[in-house]
Amino acid sequence: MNNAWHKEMLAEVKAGGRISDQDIVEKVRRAVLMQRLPPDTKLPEVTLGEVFGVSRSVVRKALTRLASEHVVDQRPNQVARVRAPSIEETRETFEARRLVEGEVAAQLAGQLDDEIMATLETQARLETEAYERGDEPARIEHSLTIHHLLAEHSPNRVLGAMLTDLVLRTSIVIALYKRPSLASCYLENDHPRLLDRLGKGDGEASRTCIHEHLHSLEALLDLRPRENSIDLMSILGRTAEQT
Amino acid sequence: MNNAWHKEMLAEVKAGGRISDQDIVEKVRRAVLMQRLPPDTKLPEVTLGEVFGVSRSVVRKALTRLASEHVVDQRPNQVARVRAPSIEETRETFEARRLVEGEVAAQLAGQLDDEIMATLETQARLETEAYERGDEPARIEHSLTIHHLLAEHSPNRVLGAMLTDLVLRTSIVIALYKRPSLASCYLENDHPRLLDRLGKGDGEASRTCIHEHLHSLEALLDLRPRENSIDLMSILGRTAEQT
DNA sequence: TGACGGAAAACTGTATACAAAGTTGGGGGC
DNA sequence: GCCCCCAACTTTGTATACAGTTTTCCGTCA
Repeated sequence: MNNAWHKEMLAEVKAGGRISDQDIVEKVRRAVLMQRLPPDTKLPEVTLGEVFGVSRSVVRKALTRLASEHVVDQRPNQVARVRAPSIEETRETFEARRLVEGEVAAQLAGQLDDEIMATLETQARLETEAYERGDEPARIEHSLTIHHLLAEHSPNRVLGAMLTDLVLRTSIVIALYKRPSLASCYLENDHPRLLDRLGKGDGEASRTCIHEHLHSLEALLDLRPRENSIDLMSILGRTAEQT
Repeated sequence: MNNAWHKEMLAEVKAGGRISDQDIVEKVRRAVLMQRLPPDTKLPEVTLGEVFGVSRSVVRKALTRLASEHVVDQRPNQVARVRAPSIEETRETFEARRLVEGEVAAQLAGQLDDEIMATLETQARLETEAYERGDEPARIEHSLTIHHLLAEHSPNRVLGAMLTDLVLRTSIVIALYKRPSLASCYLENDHPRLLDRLGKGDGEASRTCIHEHLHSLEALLDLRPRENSIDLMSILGRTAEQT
């Protein structure tokens, strides 16, 4: 699994009280998001049970939920693993999110009350500050909060729930495919500009803004096809021929 | 639960072989879709277990999955019930489906190979025939097949999966809110027209066609606010004051 | 008669035991 | 030296027991 995370969780559980399946879902999801649990990490039921101090029953329920959230891969008779979405799926997830979040933003434009707008602006400011002091985890946290707030306040709850799922999934693939040379996926001004257009009540401008934001984000990733296990196979095959 | 369905399932299980959690998911989902299990029907774990000849462990997993599909409502310490989406949620589901299926159709236009187009046209013809002979279950079956085929062949698998979910959810609410006076929610020509536009490769016309189709469908429902338990509460409250 | 209270029944939550399937590593054959 | 096969080990699948919660129903009291 991941030994550091392992220990950290153990300590946290000892300190806190009882743990429910939903707690496990949230802790694992967060660990995946924060790259504490990299893709393909095995998540055996007994191990997780020991970490959280519960039996397999609870862990199993949590894993089933995580699988339906696309965070974990659960195959019959095999250990659950942290899911590693393909490059193909990454592109498709971004496209789906552009469609859904664009629509949500368009509907939300001019409909957000002052209190929520203020919260959004605070988060945008905190994101910038976190970026400037190089605190990437905090930056991600604030960036996610902005998008989650949009999803949460969508007048259409069905679309809102879909957006929440898509935000999670894009976050995972960003962590996975971020160009290693980049310290951060921060896009200066994108969030403030979006908030400005939302505040002015311009639905179509807000939609466009979301589209551009997500295209820019996607462009920060390295989505070139790469040597995967299949390619490795063929290479090994050729080496064998050369011998 | 539902006694007729109950017995039918018992017979089916005795005839067939082993039953997995996924089988239960499919059978319950289908029963809900076909209105064999009306909204709010209680689904106790032991009863389902007896019906399908498995223990609660398997049933619990199935119920968790059904809950994540929005077919069933699972609250802590309470029996699972067939979900009854509100009128509000019904409208939102239709809106979400228009957005997603419109996009899928636009992407699919001109991209479907002859074999799939032929299958789609067969289903459309079978739907009409089923309608003409008054076989509503068969009509629904063929109609659903058309939309599921679109979802399945969407070049964007993420959008496709979202569409599959939305088709299921709209089917459930159609069953729930269909005007009782209507024998069927059949819309003559809608499906053939869509297939024609898909075949011609006109993406935007296909999207429009989907939008119109779903608006027409929604219009066949009775989504007027009704006396529900909350209204009943307030009435009882006022009666109490009057006394 | 109707409302309240409490015991019994029904049901879910969790842990655990056993069965079945998958994984791994070592020894023998080529 | 390499591959294959088999046995031990690991891990998941399913059933079941018991604890805790909710619901139901009946008897009592105003």
